[in-house]
Amino acid sequence: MEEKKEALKFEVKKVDPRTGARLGVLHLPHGDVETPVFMPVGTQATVKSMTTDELKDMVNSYIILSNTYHLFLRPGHELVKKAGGLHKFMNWDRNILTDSGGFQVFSLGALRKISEEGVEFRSHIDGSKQFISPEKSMEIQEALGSDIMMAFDECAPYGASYTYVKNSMERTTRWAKRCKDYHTTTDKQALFGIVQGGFYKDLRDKSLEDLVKLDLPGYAIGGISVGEPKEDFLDILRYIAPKMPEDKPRYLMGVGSPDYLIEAALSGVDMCDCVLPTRMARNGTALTHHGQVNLLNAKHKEAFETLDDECDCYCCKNYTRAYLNHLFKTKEILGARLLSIHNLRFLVKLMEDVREAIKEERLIEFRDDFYKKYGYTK
RNA sequence: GGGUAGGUGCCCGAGUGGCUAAAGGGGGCAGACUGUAAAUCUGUUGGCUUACGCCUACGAUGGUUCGAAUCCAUCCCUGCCCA
Repeated sequence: MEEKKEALKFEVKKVDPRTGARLGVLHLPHGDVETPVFMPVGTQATVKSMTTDELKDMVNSYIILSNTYHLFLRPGHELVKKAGGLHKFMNWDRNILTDSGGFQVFSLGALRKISEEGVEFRSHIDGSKQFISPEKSMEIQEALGSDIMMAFDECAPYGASYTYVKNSMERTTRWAKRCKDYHTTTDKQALFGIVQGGFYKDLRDKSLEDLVKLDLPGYAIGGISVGEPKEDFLDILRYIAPKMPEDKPRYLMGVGSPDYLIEAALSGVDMCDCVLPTRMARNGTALTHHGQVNLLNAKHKEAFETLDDECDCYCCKNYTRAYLNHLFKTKEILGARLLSIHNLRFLVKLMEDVREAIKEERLIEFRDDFYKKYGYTK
């Protein structure tokens, strides 16, 4: 009998004996991705201000994120399908992971209503009523043709009560089952489940336990990095990540500050994504080996020096802090572009360094050195 | 020369007797940003002081008043119109 073809094959190349950090490769329809990996976010079929050539040549990215909810509203998933799919539409021939719209259930809090059937949104664009169910989310993501689809979930807010989070988590699990039942393109698109449960460990356990029964090709941790203190974040991360299936990719959703990325890798996470580098870039802040740098600060006015002396990016090789300060002061769009290139390259390179450190079994030392230079206290 | 509209904090501009150290923008200074309702949002912006508070301030000077950015007089300056 012929073996059933799957969209994703995950290969774990090494597990760090001291920490459980993993070195791996995601074999996907649009090429291999080495892990741990940081995925830039391109919500509306574009990583804001970046061309796809820049993502390849300057950032060295092999997988990016896009969003179901936003592309459903504009330009519409049917149109993207007509264009030949999301990859062709946006001229990106590497991998794409699409979020399910679940995060918008959280971020558009005041504009939505949740029921067992799905979520009714008031469009943030024109106020019109929209409805997304697990099945609808799958339909949209299949039309988009992403390589990895996320199950439709609810990302519960920080501080939600035990009862609220329990109900929400259980519904998310039922929704994941519905996503799997609807999902027909298993040879082209891999479906990941999302572990919820907020900051209640027993709920996290229950969520993971039930999702694993669905035997999905990958699992994500959702619902953290939603405004909680770092210690709460680390507490849940270190608790749940090591319990996730060892032979499948572990994806920590929405994490992107350098310390969180390193901690994620240390806990055995393989994939992360975040809007932080591109959003910060547009707002004038750079991530550097010596900490955050706000290019709008007056002290950079005459700083005719490179942004980050240890960075190999296009921006750092060609421009000064003084010039970047000028671009942001005058609100020139090139500033946002150059810092986006830098911040993305910084995080992608960080993960390249993390992989190297795992290979050489010195990730803890790498972290300590990085923290010291960056200025993190812990 | 005549007429007319004005002169407010770094800039523009509201205010026309007490609630005004003075609205609102802009600019300046700083902070935040974590599965993107974000090229966004927040704080701050006369001086001295930890603070209470004191001082200095609405073109200039003088006056009216318990009290003036606000009313009166004179002067200076600016825009516009007419000669």
